[in-house]
Amino acid sequence: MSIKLIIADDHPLLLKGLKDFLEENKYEILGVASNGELALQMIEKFNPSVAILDLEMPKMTGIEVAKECLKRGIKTRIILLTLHKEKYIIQQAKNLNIAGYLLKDFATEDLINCIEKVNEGGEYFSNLIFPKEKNINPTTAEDKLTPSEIKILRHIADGVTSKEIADKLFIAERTVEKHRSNIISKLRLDKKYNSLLIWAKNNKGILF
Amino acid sequence: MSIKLIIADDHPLLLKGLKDFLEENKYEILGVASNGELALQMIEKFNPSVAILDLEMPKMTGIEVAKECLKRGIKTRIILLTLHKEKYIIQQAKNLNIAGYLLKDFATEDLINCIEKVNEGGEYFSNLIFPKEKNINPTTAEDKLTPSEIKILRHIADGVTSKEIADKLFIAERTVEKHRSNIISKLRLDKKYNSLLIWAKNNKGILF
DNA sequence: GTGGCAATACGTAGTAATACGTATTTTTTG
DNA sequence: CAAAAAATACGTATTACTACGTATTGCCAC
Repeated sequence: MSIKLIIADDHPLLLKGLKDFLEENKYEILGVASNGELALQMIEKFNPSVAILDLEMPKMTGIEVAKECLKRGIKTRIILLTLHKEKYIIQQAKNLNIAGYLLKDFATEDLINCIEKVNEGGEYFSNLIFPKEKNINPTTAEDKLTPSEIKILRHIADGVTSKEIADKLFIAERTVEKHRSNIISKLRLDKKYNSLLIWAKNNKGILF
Repeated sequence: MSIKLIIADDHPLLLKGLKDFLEENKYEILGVASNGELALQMIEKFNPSVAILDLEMPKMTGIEVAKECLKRGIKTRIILLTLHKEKYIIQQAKNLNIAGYLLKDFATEDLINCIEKVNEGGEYFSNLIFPKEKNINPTTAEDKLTPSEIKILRHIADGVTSKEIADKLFIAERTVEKHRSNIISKLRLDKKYNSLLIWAKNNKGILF
């Protein structure tokens, strides 16, 4: 009996490649979605074992879909595909009951291993993020970003200056700077100008 | 008689999706390469009408392949696929006899139109870069980046400070800053701190 | 109610990036 | 060879970012 899947990605050819590949490997594709909203609808309708979702999609991100599934008590196991090599995501992913995480340049064997593992109820996080030689502990509580910090980060990711953020949020510029400093410490970024901006832009899709 | 193609991309599923899609549309795929070097070998071996190359691939970039084809007098028409929405590329592309340019999130109809146009000897540049309402003139001569400017940009893209760049190149820090200022003017970047760093990082693959 | 954490805001200080210029020297092109 | 372009370097000035701190208030959980 084959594993039943929903797949979602906004890139048509990647979606096609994924669908064809999975079908060739005897998986059953119940639905193919090009945006997050459609993906959620299909997950509800078809109740697949596993959903493979791109992180950044129009209408709803992969994570937003996962969030909504959790909220509605949907049992489908979720695998996220993304460009992000970021340990911080694990914190988010675990909280949202996301079972698998693959970088978008994965090898096809990784994909198969991930689906099989996740379908059995386990978890699978790409080796490209978590090399075996490193400590795989998730981000500790003291590194957890606060709601205000995340809000500031979103603005930073939009290329807004600290002064402008302060004006928007009706707080002091110095407060924004303090938040920035705290965030840099928590994320352990390089002590370079622009580290935070680069991080924020690279991780824009997971700031929620 | 179908158009004969070579396709190259380091992403296996995208490659698969692309290959399947093209074959379904009656194109003949002579070869499928996962890196630039292999792509070049296949172009030489099979002499396709059109080669569809990802810009950023291991071993040789799509542009490096194009360069080498030009050097060897290979007549294959080249289409580049990339993430970059950057007018500056046209300057480079034209110099290298690249006939087509598509953003990686293209619609499939765009791809077909591009192949057909390019195969007839024309050029096709994605509408997503060059909206119809805007002036499509290529970068003017006065906006052309000089060799020194490009060298500086490469370092900037690596996250190196002006002072560090100056040390590496045995020039004054003030000279680096002047170059930066000139580059910002030429590229008409936003007058914001970090515009140049963001641009450099986003366009790292085309700095040559 | 109490303690811990988050949010807010300030102090002092340094520096990297950018602007708008001028000028000289070197290299390239016609 | 002469002119133009590129490379180099400096002047003056501003500001956005970051560090390393202190402190108060507000909010939340127990």
